[in-house]
Amino acid sequence: MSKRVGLKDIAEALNVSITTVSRGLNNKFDISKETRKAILEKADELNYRPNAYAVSLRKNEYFTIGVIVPSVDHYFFSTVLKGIMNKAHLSNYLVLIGESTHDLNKEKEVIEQFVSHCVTGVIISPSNKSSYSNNLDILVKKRIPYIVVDRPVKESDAPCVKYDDPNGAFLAVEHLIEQGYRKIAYLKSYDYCVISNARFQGYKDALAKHNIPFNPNFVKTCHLIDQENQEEEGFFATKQLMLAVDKPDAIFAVNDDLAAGAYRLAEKLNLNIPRDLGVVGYSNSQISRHLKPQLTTVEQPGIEMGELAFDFLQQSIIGNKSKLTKTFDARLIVRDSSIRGAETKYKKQKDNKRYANSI
Amino acid sequence: MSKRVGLKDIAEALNVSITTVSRGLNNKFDISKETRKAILEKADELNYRPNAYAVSLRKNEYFTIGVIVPSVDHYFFSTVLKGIMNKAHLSNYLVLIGESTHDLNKEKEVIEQFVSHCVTGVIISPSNKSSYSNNLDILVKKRIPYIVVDRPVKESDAPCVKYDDPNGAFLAVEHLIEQGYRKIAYLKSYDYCVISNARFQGYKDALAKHNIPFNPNFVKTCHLIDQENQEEEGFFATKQLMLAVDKPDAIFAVNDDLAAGAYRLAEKLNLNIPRDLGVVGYSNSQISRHLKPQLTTVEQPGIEMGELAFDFLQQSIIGNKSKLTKTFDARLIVRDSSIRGAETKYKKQKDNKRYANSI
DNA sequence: TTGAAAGCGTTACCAG
DNA sequence: CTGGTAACGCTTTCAA
Repeated sequence: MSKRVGLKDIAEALNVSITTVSRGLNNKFDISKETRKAILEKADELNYRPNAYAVSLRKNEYFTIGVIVPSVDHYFFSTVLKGIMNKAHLSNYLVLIGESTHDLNKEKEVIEQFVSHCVTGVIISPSNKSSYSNNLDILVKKRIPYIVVDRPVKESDAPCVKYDDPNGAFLAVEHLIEQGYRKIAYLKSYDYCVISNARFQGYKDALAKHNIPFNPNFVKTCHLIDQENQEEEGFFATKQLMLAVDKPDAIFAVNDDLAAGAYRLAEKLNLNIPRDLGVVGYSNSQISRHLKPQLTTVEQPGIEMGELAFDFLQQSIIGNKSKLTKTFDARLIVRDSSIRGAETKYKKQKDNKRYANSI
Repeated sequence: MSKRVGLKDIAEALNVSITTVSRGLNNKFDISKETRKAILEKADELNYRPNAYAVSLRKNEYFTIGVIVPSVDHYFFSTVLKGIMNKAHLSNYLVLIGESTHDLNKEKEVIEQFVSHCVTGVIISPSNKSSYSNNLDILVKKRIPYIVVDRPVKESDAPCVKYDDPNGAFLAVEHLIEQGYRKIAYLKSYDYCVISNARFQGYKDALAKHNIPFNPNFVKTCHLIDQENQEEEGFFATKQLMLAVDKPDAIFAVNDDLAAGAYRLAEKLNLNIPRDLGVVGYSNSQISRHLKPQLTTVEQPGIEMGELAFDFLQQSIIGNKSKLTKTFDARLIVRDSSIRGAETKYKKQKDNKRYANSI
């Protein structure tokens, strides 16, 4: 294995000092045209690349940021990451990526690794369970700037790029109510899931505003282990709901994949969406446009959120002390899965006695 | 900004030498229980974290790998990245991520940054255009191990985790032929796209095997700029095809998103899939299962490919000289969009004179 | 215009 | 068991 070529190698080849080589490479003024040219040529010939570790160590300047997401192949997070990459590349930052997989210990490990690697800042979309952890304190103690994306953490006033989750849910549920649905079920995630709870709040608020009593039987917990199982979880949760005596007439799911499960169940039971069952998802993921009927869902502008998170981080790095917090306004994307009146378009059966009177 | 705490700070606080502190922290044997304990406690108290830059520089051991993909929010690549993350975390490697966005210059920049950052190895899914570049030579010259994922690069014999793309296309097209389709169109990407060309080859091979003359009018180039525009491109390409005098009776698309565009066009023209138009996509992305009818597609096991790529990289890093190359067997996932006979299930109209006789 | 030397935070070697 | 010293590759300061 050939050793890395360093300043020394160039210096020796040219019979000049290391200092001179460094100067030549860094475009300093106090150097003659010829030596500079010779140095540049030799560096090129030897395929010299500066050792960023040595440079950073010496200059005490580090140009790496760390990004932590629960899962890189999750649609929304991959989108946030994309936004971060866009900006990071422009600013010449390198991006270290870590997955927490919703595991607090792993999240902690990653943070510690990042700290060791002298990241200039961190952008983190905390694990679902993070509100019960102090993982971020590590960064606080080290005075490493960080921006939280998507998930509010405790009552913390950390710089944060959020989405108005409760309101997103509120808009979704109110929309269902306006469409005439009255028995709206909520497909949630684990109890400790901050996101799920925030949306639950919006769900309840919308019911309350319209004087619809909250029915705990209409709330089902889904076990969101990985990307693959979500649809199935949605399927089974909806199944339980629809086989009960008191059935809901609409489903509000904490994400689109769960909603897709509801579609599958509806198909199986010959329920027409949106006539027999209104469905609204969350995230505006790729599949939402491709489901039939197209799924009404809450938009989450991941790329923009990622880009803003990076901007905030940069602000924080350069010492901007103002409150770096932004909450993106919730926006409901109304499509056909929740529009009563759109039903005929997708009707497969003339009628279905069992569910026809569900309003 | 408080300075980073280092060995020196601990040493001073405890009135021992830096050497001793280093020993204590690193679990060396030649140190007394008490000093060790004191050191550990003080380190904890001061919130000490080793500076990985200094450690690496000194030990000349680097524990970072670089990953380069065209786009992090592209379904397949995010999935490859996931596989890499799985393994990297287990091996305690840090992962630097870079996007080429199919831009050779950007790809080169990223590679150079990675080299500067002393990555131990690189996993790269080259840009579409990479077969015309020498970007990988940078790594070769630096003797940095790398693994190419997904896209074969030139005639290069670089370690590689591939997918049998031509055969995937071959299976797809042969399947269509077996289902009775004869006028099969191909929705391709740019001419320089290695992937698109590999699939094109499989397409032509399948036609040849079954003595179906190749019709260049059935080949449409789509401009795949970003995630968003793909469906639209597929829509317009299919539109051109279906408005021509000599219409195809099936579409084989280079990816699922393009295929989704074909669905939209079919819906608009009231074409029944699969009866009037068979459709096969590529990638088995999330949407493929959710399209109606479900889309027949070619599987691409991104996670497994990513995991294997990391394993290969590790082999390469420890100096394993054997040929680290694996081509995943192509597998066609047959669903309803290409099964003649399944059509009634999704039929919306009794008949459609214009296209009914398209077989 | 050039070079010698110090030092970034750490570990390895050798001496005590 | 402990500590001094050199070195990793580079930049910076100071002196020539």
